[in-house]
Amino acid sequence: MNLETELKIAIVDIVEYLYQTQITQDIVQFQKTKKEFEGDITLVVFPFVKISKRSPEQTCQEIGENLKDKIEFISDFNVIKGFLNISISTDFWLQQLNVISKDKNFGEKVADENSDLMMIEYSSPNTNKPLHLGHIRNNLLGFSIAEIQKANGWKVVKTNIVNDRGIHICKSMLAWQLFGNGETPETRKIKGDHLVGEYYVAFDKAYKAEIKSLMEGGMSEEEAKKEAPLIKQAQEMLLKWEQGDAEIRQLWQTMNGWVYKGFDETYKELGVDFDKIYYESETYTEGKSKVEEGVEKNIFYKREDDSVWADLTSDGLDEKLLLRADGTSVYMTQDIGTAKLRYDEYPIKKMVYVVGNEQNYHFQVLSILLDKLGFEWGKDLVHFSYGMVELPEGKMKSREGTVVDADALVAEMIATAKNTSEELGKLDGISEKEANEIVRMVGLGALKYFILKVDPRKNMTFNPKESIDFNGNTGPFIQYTHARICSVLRKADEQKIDYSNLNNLQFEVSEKEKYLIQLLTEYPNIVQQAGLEFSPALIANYIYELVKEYNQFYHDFYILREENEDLKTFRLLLSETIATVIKKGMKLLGIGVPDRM
RNA sequence: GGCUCCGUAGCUUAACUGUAUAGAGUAUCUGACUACGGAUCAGAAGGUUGCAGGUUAGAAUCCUGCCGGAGUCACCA
Repeated sequence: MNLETELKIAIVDIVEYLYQTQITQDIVQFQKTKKEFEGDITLVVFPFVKISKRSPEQTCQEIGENLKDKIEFISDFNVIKGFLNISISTDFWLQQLNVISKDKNFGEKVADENSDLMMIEYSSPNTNKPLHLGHIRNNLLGFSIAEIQKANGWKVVKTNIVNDRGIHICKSMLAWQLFGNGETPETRKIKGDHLVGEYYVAFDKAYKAEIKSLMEGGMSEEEAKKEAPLIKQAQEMLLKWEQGDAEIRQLWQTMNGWVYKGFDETYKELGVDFDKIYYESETYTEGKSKVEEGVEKNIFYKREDDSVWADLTSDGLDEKLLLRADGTSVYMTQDIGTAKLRYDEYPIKKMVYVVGNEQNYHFQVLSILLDKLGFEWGKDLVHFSYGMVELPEGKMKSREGTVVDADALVAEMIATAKNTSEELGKLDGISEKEANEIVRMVGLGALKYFILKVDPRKNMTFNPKESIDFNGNTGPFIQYTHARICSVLRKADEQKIDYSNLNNLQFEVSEKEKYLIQLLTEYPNIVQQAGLEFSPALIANYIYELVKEYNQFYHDFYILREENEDLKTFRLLLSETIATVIKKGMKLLGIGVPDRM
């Protein structure tokens, strides 16, 4: 039983005894005692004032006295206004530290056969251009959420739905046919996704030129966009693709193959992976049949031109297109199909879509449609929505070339980490191979931590120049602290100091150290809370707090020079446990922590 | 225009289901290196939490109305 639960039960008893009123545990509220006050945990007594019919101070005093009598590990208490600050005995904290240090699964639940399954969809790229900064946020969030859910005892299936078909890839294909001269990633010596991306841009450029000349010929912009020969050709190509035209299919497979190879490299760099990949080309027909089924059941309706619509006005939304007049499917149709396939394949208890907040409306609609179609899980799907990543100059726009390419960014982060390390001479005497690994961890750690520490819902500003900061609330600062602890522990091992157990208690534990242990005991709560909230930011900020506190402590004491052997042992054990929790927490963020750096 | 989300020190941001003097980092200024790893630490300064009301013993947090920003309301995905 943890500290709070034990206190809660006792407090309910005391309040009921003192004031002869039945109460529930919900109104017993704790918070961590603020640093400027003495104590470890604070009870907010305002909720009891009405019951006690006494002043807040008096109520505090009465509860405090009874609590101290009743519970052994309470060493003292003090009252400030309506806050009862409770001090917990040193013995209690030492016991906690002993328990934590021995629990290999501390803070983590392990899934077994009976655990429920959660499917998390993330990444979901189009195959017409390389991944950019926005995808990085998506991938990091998706991966981290999956890790956090695993630590909360879920069976997790990470999935990726690749938008490998549609007008967008036809545009790239067409441009390659027209201007490509048979180029391949090998002949150009660039990644396949970048090559295909170039053709997508080339199409856009040529298309724009056509529109311009049509408009000069007197056509309206709207009309010109529809009538431009290039877009007509692309649409024709899509139709041919859907009809299974052999030549088009062949080209499509080749070019998508290039892209997948490129994506795989990027995913590997970022350290994210998937358990199951779906391709829209394989799932979109499934959606069609489901929509037609809906028409038969009169859930959807057909217009004169044969297009299929859902009327959601009764839900306060608009009418939504599901099948075009030519029978081709749209985004929504595909998501319906994919959902069906997934639930046929896995016993999904919870479905999570990690998708940007520009699609909030889409998922609101999807949820309603799935519900109408009779999928019982439709209503409960979770859209993990996150904000856009902006640059200091403003929004990223592919046309203006202000998109930050994922591969280039990762490379830049690693290069900067390397430069900094070399300047400081940190990696002297380490093999080149190990040095490269460390530099990778640091560069990626900086990027990942920077993105994950921000509340996902918020739009964030990413400054490529300032992002690589090795001070303050950053990944490298945390990694550095971990490396330093490891260094101390290595030295302790060299001196053959055994710090695995705390036996005699012939020393004084400082307030700071008690606070550190208290922070450690909170780790499981943080993991659980992050699971409920789906927020890696919670974990990130917790680790930073732990690291910051430890650094202050570290600065004040020279552990290995400590003359009191018991105290030395204690501090080593505390350091080791903190290092372990840092490592665990960073793992939930998908960030590696080196033993030296 | 309708709906959704956001607005916190110069900048980047925290505050769990309301609760003590709204925490950090960064930039600025001051101080600490015979250093278990200084990529560190201590201190100063920096806030009308967009504005105005309301609910409450108590509001950055909940409600209402404004202001500002973003997104969406596509036969794009």
